[in-house]
Amino acid sequence: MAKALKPQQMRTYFALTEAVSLLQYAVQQQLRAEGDLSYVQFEILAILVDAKQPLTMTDLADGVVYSRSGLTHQAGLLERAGLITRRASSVDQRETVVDITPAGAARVATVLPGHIQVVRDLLFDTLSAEDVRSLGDIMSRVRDHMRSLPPRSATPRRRPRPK
Amino acid sequence: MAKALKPQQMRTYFALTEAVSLLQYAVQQQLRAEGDLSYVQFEILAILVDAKQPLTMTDLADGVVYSRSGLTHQAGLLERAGLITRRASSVDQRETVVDITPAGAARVATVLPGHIQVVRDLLFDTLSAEDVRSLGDIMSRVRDHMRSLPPRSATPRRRPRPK
DNA sequence: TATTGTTATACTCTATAACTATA
DNA sequence: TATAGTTATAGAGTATAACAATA
Repeated sequence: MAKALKPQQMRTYFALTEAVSLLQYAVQQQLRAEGDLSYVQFEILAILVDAKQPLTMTDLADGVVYSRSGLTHQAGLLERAGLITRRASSVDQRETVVDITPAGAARVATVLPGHIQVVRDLLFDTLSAEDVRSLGDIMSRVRDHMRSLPPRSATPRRRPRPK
Repeated sequence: MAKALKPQQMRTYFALTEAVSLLQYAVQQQLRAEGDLSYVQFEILAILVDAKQPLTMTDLADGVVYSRSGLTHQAGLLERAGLITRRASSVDQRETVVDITPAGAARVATVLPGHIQVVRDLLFDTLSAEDVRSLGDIMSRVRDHMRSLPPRSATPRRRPRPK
């Protein structure tokens, strides 16, 4: 159980987290400025557009790391803004079926070009095709590894509290 | 001005953002569970430990992407918790000099092993030395590029509003 | 006047727990 | 009993604007 990361690992960890933080910050600014959307709200809309069909709240929660109540809250905001609709499922009355409205799809279409522009300017402008492939390979592997580990809810990291 | 990203770019962008989100989430859980610290609070303490000397609020704000008032708020929390001290600078009375306390250093020491463990388990476990080097090179380049672009505060992304 | 930092305030995000309704 | 989702509530984070003090 080594106590430190190797210098190369430190360098990589810091570069990764700082670069992604800056990217996230820029993307959030753009989404708010051009579409009055938080990133989570954009994600919800984008998932619905991508699915090309209505989804249940549970489906959506799987795509966004989120508590159910948080998702309910965001869905409420989006519904009030006229960007999605919610209705009870006809097959299982417990489920809520969420669909995107034309206004919701239009909102995504409004912000998407700017979103892409930010990602291109900040992330891809300095990367070669080989870099893109390599980065994609590495991060896909990391993502799959992380997904395979804990069921996301349990934080089994037990400890008697430091004091 | 192309309107879409290439499939390879999409794949890379999604893998990058999702993997880092999962990593950030896990790190935040660990810091809260083992040290009752938010990530920003941990960053502030870690910067002070690393600096090995007191820093001004402005110095700290440069290390953390943050509004001054947000930093003041967090510094107030850390001060109340006895993890840092604040006093007026003797050379320039406008400046506030922030120093870490023994308790603050101890708190960092408490959470650091778990932090490192999370990063190792989630990020580095699946990466070869070559992957680490490659990822570090790429993200360092991206980070430097992003830093060189906007002065961080101005969001010069002007537009006549979509509607 | 410009700079450093704080205060007051308000809003958003997020989660926990209790709850309803359906299966 | 278990599952899907909502509601109520509360706490944490963040930012803007006004402010005070110093340079």
